[in-house]
Amino acid sequence: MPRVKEEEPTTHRTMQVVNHIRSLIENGTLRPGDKIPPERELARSLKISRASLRTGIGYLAAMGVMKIRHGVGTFVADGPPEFGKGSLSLMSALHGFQTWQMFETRIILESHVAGLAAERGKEEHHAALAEEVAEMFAAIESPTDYLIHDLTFHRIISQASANPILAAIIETITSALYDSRRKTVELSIDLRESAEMHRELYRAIRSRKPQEAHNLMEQHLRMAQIAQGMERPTGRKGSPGAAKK
Amino acid sequence: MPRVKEEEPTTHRTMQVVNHIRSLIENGTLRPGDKIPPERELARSLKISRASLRTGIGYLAAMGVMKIRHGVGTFVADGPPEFGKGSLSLMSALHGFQTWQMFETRIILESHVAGLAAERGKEEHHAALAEEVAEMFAAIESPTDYLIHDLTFHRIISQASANPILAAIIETITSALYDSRRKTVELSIDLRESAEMHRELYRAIRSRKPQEAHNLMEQHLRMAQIAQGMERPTGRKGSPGAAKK
DNA sequence: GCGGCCCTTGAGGTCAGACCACAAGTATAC
DNA sequence: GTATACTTGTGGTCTGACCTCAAGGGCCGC
Repeated sequence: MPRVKEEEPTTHRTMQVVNHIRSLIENGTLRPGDKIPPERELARSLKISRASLRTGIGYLAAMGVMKIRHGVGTFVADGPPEFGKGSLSLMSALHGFQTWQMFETRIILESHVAGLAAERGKEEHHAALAEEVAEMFAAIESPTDYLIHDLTFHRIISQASANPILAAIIETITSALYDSRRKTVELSIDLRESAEMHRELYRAIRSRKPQEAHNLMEQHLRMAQIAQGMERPTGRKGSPGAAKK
Repeated sequence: MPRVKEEEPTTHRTMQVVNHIRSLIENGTLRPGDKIPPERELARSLKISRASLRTGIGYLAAMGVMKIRHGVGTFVADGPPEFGKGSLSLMSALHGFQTWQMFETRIILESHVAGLAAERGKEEHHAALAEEVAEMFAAIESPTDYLIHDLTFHRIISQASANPILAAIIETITSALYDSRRKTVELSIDLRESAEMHRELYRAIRSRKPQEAHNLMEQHLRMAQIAQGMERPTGRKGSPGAAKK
């Protein structure tokens, strides 16, 4: 070995790319929604082949950190934070996740988030929630439109909780749940009742009643779960205990 | 458009690979820990280039579904389910996640999980927990060893909750938290007190007292959080806490 | 006989450069 | 004035050669 190896390969190229992007994000050079340089260019500046660069980019894309658009460019993810899109459904297949488990997780998280939203929500959130509730009532005849506002409503609550991590997890689970739901029937439940429920929830949050918001959300989601026939296959039948609360 | 396009590009090659693996997992051909065929071979059998295959594999690896070992082979992930290793820390940088938010999330999840474990835990879990508690007391003089059993203890509780999704999320957050923790001081808290706490928690779980287990876990984690000075920087004025620290 | 060094083999990792596919903007034809 | 066609910029894929790492097996020296 003739040559001194003053280079430090910083582990594999893939990680080299990941760390590069990471540092750019950490020092604020790259912000959500930004476009990164073209692959050929970036590869040259990092002194690695385009193939390796692409591996790294793909890695980041899989984690939901970057968003690639063919023919347009590669961007830093912007929308609501979320863990890799398909990751949860993949893991479901791999580790045998059940739908009721997703619901259970969602209920736990969203209930708490509702409580936090009641504690920390700001005026802007209250206003946004009020608006969505109004839209829901207006779209009571159109399940499709209704669904959109329903999702937005829940998303706003997540934001109001001031904990983006919880929001990201909920977002991930919700989208996974949504995937399996849309294949089945169009939610045929009573939208009017649902809208009323959301309104109550909104009031609890605006009135800063954490416990009430928590309970309402839990009740709301539990009903949604039942409506979709995704209750946990409890050993005992009726399980009055859990329902009553 | 001259030619008939009887091929259905099944979207991009990357997804083609992902879906292929996915179906292999879903129909049970591939199970955790299994080794997949060598890249060259698999690429040939899927009729795609090795480069594309690698992109797909990398994607799966990023989500924590596959584990690649240079010079050995590529395997289906086995250990405890977890979302992409670095994903959370990456998202932290990207969306400005705070450590207190991770703690908050962890507290919510683990408290509930403890409750569920008290409801659903089986004999085997009780036995395993008892063993870890014993090991903790034995390792009270060795922070390093203690930490290992501490982690295992919590992991067993996750398993006992019978909800692998919750377990996976907790695993992800815990490892992210661990990363930032090990850089700082060796946890210098009173291990004896900590061990006592774990023992109480164990007892609550074995006695099937969900509420008590929930409260103990919450209390335990809140103390851990304070011990590491990671409380939430309360917005209220009084608290010069943030500055003092 | 037995342990250690080296080579072979199998697998993933990287590279180079050509070419394909897609999206947008711009110029041209009607 | 609008619609089509060309140009350009950017990601997507292919080929095939070469590098690196990990393990196993065989040869050499003790």
